[in-house]
Amino acid sequence: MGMEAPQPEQAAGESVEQGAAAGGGRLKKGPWTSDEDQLLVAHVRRHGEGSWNAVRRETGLLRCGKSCRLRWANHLRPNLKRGPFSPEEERLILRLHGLIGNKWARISAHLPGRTDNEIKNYWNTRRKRRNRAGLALYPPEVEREVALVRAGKLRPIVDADGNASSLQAPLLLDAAADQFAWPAAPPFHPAFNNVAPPQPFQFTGHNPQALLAAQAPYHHHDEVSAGLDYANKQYTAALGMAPLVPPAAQELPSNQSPADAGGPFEMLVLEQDQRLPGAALLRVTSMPELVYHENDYSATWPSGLSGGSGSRSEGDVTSHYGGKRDCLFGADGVKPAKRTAASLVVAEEEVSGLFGGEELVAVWPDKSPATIMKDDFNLQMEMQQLMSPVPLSADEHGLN
DNA sequence: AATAGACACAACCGCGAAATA
DNA sequence: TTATTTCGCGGTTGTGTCTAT
Repeated sequence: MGMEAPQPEQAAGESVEQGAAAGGGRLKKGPWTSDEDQLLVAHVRRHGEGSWNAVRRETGLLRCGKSCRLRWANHLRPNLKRGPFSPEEERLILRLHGLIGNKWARISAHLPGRTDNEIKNYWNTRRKRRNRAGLALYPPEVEREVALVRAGKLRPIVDADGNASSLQAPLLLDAAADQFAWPAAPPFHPAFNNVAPPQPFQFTGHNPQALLAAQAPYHHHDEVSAGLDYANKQYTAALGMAPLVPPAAQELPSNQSPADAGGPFEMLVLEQDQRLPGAALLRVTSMPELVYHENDYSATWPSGLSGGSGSRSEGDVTSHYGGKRDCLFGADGVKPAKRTAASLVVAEEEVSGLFGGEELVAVWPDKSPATIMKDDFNLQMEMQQLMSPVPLSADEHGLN
């Protein structure tokens, strides 16, 4: 915390200069004192927000209107949320910034209690850090989302209603909208280009899990991916709903490990009641270790996990630590630590470690459990990302 | 222990849009 | 309609703290 302590009268860094406004008084600059804050708060209580230039006239506060407005907006107004951004907030910032750029006020409108200045500072710090580390600014799923929006495949609804929406509300993509159309061959994933919709396929129910069950058996990882994807497409198209919506992410300070309380990737873990009736789609006992690489990300798997081609050698685990990492979303979930370039590597590895040492198993009817491949994981992530804006009702969550 | 660099945060500045006289 | 004022946004800078060397 840099300048939080209220200073006595003429604190270091303060200055007084001739005011240009009417009255000709000397205007103070620099950090605000607690006395000044009290004057400003009292004024706003009496007159409400606005008329910032009147503050000086009516209170004698030697601050220009601009400075008063800023002080109120960023520090004094009620309901300001303090502390580091939660992983959900960070994720939201990335998504919003990916779509609308440096529109801090608009972005902050979607994060209750957060100021544009706060978000701007967060982004600039992140940008510098990642530039220095040679990392991309966005995680791949955000890049993909943005690409889909720009390609007209998804409809952004940012600011569509002009109101700040909560983290739980639909934010960027309106999957239920008429404009929502799944691309026949979504970009960035070769699996979509090669796999025809499974046949025969009949959409008869309103339960996405039943749809998914209808796609089984698909045990090759690409086929699994395609099956999952196709089922979700059908479900979305037919019902305008989103299957397999993740459980609500638990908000926690960004300096806490998502592994502790559920972080950005926690959404990929299917709850017990989300499993396929009679045929579990995924039995996720834990998360794979996840590391992004440029335009790709790979998962490494605990040694000894059966599943043929899904198994990964220990070399994967070791090599990715030394390799170039890109779009490591979670890295910013370990925020407030102040790190040098050297410790940044440690920070990135913290995130990799969040998912380590656990297993991910796909279970299909009449099939032996098998590890899910990274592409499946990839697709699951993409699907969840694309579906996540549409929350399920409680009934829909029941799935049975 | 001293120092440099990174970081977080607060605040200022310039500009343009909106509101008002 | 025009000039002036007010307001808000985004960019930038300044400063204290922390960490690694």
